[in-house]
Amino acid sequence: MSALDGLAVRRTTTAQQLADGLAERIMAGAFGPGDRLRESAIAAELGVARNTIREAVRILELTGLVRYEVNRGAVVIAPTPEIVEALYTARERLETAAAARTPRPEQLDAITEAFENLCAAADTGDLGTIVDRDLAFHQAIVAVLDSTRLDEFYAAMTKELRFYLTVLSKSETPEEVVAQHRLILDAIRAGDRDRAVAEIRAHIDTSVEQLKQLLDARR
Amino acid sequence: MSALDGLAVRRTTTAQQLADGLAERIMAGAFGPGDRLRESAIAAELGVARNTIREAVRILELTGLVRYEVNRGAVVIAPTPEIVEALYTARERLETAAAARTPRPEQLDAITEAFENLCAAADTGDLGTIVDRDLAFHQAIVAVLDSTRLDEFYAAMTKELRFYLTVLSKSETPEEVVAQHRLILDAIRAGDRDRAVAEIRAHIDTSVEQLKQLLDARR
DNA sequence: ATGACTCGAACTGTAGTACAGTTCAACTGT
DNA sequence: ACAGTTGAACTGTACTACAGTTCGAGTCAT
Repeated sequence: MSALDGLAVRRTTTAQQLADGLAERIMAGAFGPGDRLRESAIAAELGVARNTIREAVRILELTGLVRYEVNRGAVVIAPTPEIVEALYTARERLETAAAARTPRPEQLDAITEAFENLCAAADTGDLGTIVDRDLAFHQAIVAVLDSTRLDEFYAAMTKELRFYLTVLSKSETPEEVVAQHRLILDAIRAGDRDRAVAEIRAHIDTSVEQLKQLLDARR
Repeated sequence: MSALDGLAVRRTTTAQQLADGLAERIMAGAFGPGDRLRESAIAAELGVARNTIREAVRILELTGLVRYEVNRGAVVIAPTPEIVEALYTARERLETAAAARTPRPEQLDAITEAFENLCAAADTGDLGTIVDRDLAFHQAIVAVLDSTRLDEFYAAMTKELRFYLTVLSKSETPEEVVAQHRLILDAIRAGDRDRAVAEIRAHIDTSVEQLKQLLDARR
């Protein structure tokens, strides 16, 4: 910690700030999946020029929360069974690959800590926090792969998934969540990589199944 | 194949076309790593408005060929030892994870075909094509993971790597390339997953080592 | 010469206006 | 009920303008 810590000039552009703000709003549910982001309306409301909004939305596109359709502009992503399945397949591949490795001590600690955080959240019962901690636990597992690029890729998927979970208001009892993750953690801590892989696979299978049911129910 | 195949109206925007064109130019070496993409100059040269160029460049950012720096605009990515290493680490994780699986027959065929294409290119001696076929071979391996999202992620990394290889004009003898890949293919075809993983690891190790030397030599 | 400093040209970031082409829902006529 | 028409809203693109930033060239002191 230096004496100049936290001192930083405004090293960001208006468009970047708008992108951050919009991402927040979308995650908070201000825009639902499939909604269009109307440029003039947003520009007027926020008091910025339309081209600045356009840039902000292009930046948003980087994070994957919206995609562009020709002549329809930016549209908030919407979960379909195919998309959810593809997302979970990629998660499964990365997490099992990670579980097949031997974590370094500090990685094991990080995973354990993530689990404890999850337990604490489960005690409070705050669903949003539980989901966040849940996802953070899995991110800690992927970190065992020791690849920043894969960490980033996984984080981007997590952001997308977080949004889907919010809009689908997926809910399971905190006890279930903790129980499932404890199985994974135990297997990892025991150094039983085959079991860890199997537990992760099972966990992801049940999750994707639940989500698909929720998706069907919506239609 | 329907009777309407290939019939499609211009389902794209000017900005998208510009992004594609710029990507091509960059890959062809019109802009070197670290070069800035000056908006006014490009806009004037191509006869489009500056904001359209800005959009095109934002789209380009999606593919990872350029990144933005505040008040300096778009800058073509430049390989550093850290970046190259991170890239190859991610490749290693994905490819070994794929090699640890049992490929389906058609996947095995695809890999074999990719190898044959590589051999054919090696015979002609065209370095650019060899690199392309080399990368396609590895993409075919990753396809064994059966995850479209990971396929896409890997493809994006490949594009980035292709650019680095071009600007660094990496060269090894075609015989070497074919020999190394034959080892990998043989291990996969033999169903010896441990050996396949080991061969891939070795192949990537030597590649990254060569690249690092090239990078040092540049400085 | 060397290094610190100043200045200005070039460029980015943002605002604002304009308009042709597209989308989509409401309206119309059958 | 249904095909066709119309118009409002919106996107894609162009153009202009200007404040703030960057960076190299020139200047000055050492």
